[in-house]
Amino acid sequence: MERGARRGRPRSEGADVRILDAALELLLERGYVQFSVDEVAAKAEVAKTTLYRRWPTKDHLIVALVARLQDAVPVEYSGDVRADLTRYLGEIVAGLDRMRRAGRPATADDTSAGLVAEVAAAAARHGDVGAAVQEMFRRRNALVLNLLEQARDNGELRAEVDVDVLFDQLAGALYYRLLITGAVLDAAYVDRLLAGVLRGAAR
Amino acid sequence: MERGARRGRPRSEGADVRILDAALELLLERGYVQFSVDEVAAKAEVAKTTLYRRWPTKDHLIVALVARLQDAVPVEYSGDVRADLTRYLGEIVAGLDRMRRAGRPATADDTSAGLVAEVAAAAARHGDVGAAVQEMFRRRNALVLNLLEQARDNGELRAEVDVDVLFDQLAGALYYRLLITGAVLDAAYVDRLLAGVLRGAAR
DNA sequence: CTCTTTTCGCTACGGCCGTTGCGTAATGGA
DNA sequence: TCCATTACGCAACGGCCGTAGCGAAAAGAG
Repeated sequence: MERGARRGRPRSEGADVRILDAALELLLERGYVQFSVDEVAAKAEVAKTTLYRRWPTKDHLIVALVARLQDAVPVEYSGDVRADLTRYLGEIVAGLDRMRRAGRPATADDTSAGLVAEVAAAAARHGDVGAAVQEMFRRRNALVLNLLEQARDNGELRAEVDVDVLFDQLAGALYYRLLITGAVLDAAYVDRLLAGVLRGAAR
Repeated sequence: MERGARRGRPRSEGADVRILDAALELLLERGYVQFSVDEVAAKAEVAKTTLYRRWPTKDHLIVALVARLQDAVPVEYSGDVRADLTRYLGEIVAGLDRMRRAGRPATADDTSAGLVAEVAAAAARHGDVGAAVQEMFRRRNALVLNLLEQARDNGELRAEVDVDVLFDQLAGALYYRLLITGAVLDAAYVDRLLAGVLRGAAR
């Protein structure tokens, strides 16, 4: 990694931050649908070519923005998995709700489901974006996978539990409802979900 | 519902079928990304305005196409939930794989994940499309929900099982992997998933 | 047959995405 | 100092989505 020893004119760091700031502001105030690259460039006072040199696609820019907003959700094993997961899933749901309220323009119906779906579509459209999205979710959820393993080792969960599958059940149910069913996501549903997942369906 | 008693020039039914045929052919051979409304109209030998009078948006047209391809997955309770669900989820996975191979143009990486994600995004963008997508999945999955209830009444599943949540766990895990994780979806994963869901995680 | 209504094809347009070409600015190297 | 390299701003373009205006065609109503 050679740093600061490149050949030609260096990239303007100011341009990066101005673009990202303008883009974030526009995304929050107008939602994804009304988000226009031309407008971002104008607002950042930057030529469109300068923007496209950094993010080769509107999708790349959007995903970069969303990735910036993602923090690893802080969770730590307390000895009570159910309580920990309730808090964790509750924060996910609250985060989606926050995105929804922020991303809603006055007129349109652009919701958090919209933004998440656009990110998923962008991930499918471009291989590198897909890799970035996977990495983003991996980071975001790493601590919880760790927590699940601790709970298993601690005897709160069965020894044979497949933690990856377990996590898929939890996150999958939430996103399935969000993206496809369009059903309500609230604390009550989180409780129902955890009850079902922990108890198991059989017999 | 007055039928055939409307005032002006009737809509050409031939136009409908020619548009849908052309659109389907183009979707299958090029994938979603390269799908162009202008091209559909040209191929169907129809003016663009004629197309837009029927489907006010590219999203509407695409979802109408996908909905046409969906059949209710046939399942019937055999007395062995695990076997029935294995077959059902296996068919879902196979269907997604079929879509992937069909929708792949020579160059791009357009997969079934892409088509599903675009449908989800379209559902979020337009309220009516969202309603149609929900209805599509409801029809598609109605039989399985019925099956789950039968299995519960038959004593194979716990009496307190929340079948809606149970279904969310199953379908959600698959779509979460498909859309976000980008992980492999195959029969082995279906087995792992069913094991986890039926057995339960706790203790 | 004439009038009204709705659809049709055609053309043109505005907005957006992403690309290209060109002259200019900023940096390191010889 | 002069050169090669890379970034910048600007302008223009092609492709696509969705819309608007227009005259013509196809039906029912009087």
